[in-house]
Amino acid sequence: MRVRREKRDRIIAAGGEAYPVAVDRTHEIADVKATYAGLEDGEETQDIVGVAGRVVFIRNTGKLCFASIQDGAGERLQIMLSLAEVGEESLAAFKADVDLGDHLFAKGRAIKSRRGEVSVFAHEWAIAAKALRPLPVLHKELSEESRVRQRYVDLIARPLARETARNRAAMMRSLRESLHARGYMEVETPMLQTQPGGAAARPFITHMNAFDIDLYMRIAPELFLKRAAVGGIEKVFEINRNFRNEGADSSHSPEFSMLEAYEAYGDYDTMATLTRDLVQGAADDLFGTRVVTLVDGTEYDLSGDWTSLTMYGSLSEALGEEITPDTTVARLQDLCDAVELSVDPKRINHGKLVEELWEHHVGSTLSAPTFVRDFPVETSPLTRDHRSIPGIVEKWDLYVRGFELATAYSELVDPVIQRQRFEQQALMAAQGDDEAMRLDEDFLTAMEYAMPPSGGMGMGIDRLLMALTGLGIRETILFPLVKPTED
RNA sequence: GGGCCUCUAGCUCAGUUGGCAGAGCAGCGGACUUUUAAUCCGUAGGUCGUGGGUUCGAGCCCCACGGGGCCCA
Repeated sequence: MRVRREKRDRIIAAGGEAYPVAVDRTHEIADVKATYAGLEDGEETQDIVGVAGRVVFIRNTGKLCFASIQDGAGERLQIMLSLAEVGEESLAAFKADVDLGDHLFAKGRAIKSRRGEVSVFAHEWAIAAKALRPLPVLHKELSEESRVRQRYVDLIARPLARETARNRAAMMRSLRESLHARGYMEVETPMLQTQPGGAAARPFITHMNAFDIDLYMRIAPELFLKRAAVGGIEKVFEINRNFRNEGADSSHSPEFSMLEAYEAYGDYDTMATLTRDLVQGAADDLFGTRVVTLVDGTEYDLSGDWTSLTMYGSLSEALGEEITPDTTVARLQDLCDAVELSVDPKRINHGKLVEELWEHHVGSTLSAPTFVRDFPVETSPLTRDHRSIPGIVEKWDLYVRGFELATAYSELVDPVIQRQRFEQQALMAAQGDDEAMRLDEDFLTAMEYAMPPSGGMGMGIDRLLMALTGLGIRETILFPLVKPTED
């Protein structure tokens, strides 16, 4: 670091530039490699190319120097400098001033080295930007902590980091194009909300000075997208960040990206088809296959129609005992006790216990993509009652590789029932459930203008990339939140 | 919230029973006109996460705190 700082100062003191405003780059590395790949070993051309990239490799053999430069796509190209081509002074300056990690510009003839590598035989070179810090060792894995704390270094050093960033961009594009192709319109709704809603979660709180009021970072866009649906946007979606003031682990991040989509005159079955099409389309677009290979080398099959089971049915089967919406809280509590499943006493009700039991007995065993349908009403205050079965609601969760990837409802659009559901939530909040939903008067007003019957779906974007690649959530997010270190 | 593992040079890591702080790569000086993690000679580099404790003596043992990871709830 100190030595490199001195090099920078020396270059500038000598009238040179360590950070020139521009260099005469005429060719991309990939183009040069493709164009001259057909040369014989040792064959030279008179074609002059100007290339630039970060120095990732240097060999200094006296009167002939080699350097490999890497561009943003990770493509590498060899640069050669000889005493005969650049002269003694320039060669000495190259040896003295150029380090691993610097951005280097080189201009010269395109050739193939005697060992068969496409190279630029430079007659002119310049430092494009001097690096003051050394690169990590490029042929060893960076520690997980360094990867997330210094993603910029990770991107330079680790091909998988670059590939993940590209895959995420391709996935976002795939989702948007699939939705646009189906006639969906993308909107943006508030991230700063006067009251948080649309999910059961603790929010981040912030303060607006001008109005002197507290605002909440949104936990979900749902209530605003439904307002858009009331307004007549019949197929609407948003892809954006949600914030939840909860723990962080290998599948949870305090800020995460979510796709929500609503389709008028659809229901939860419509959304199941849409979701499967989006996920399979993303697999097609990223990898050209629906049987994806995960980072641990195993394969995961996303093809076909995916299995479907009901929450009460699958739980009954697993327990060998019929569980219905009429099963008492006392009986459910006994079943929880039997497997030492403890539930926060502030949140105990029929629906919560059924979901906990289901998660323990069935959810943890799921591996293949599975729709779990028909949930208890208590935990789903924004979902309409099942069209034929009393006591449950038309909601599914999609489990992929054992975690929850997406959820969808036949939306509750009756404003009277919706108000009753909010009132039940308020009772739960009064009992101490700090994740219970709060009554949103403006949202109810919108619903009173009538929202058409609709299906709605939410899918975790980071989790979709996890499902497609097998990475942890912090690898799928370019710059994940990390605790600051004490300095 | 609980348990387990981990933190040593710029990076990746060794460090034996508590007894002089180590290696590879990167760096610095030198040799080399076809190198691919070049090779060879020489050289420099440290608040062992932080703070306490035990001890003649602590990277190592004990306690607390902090960072990271994994598992469980």
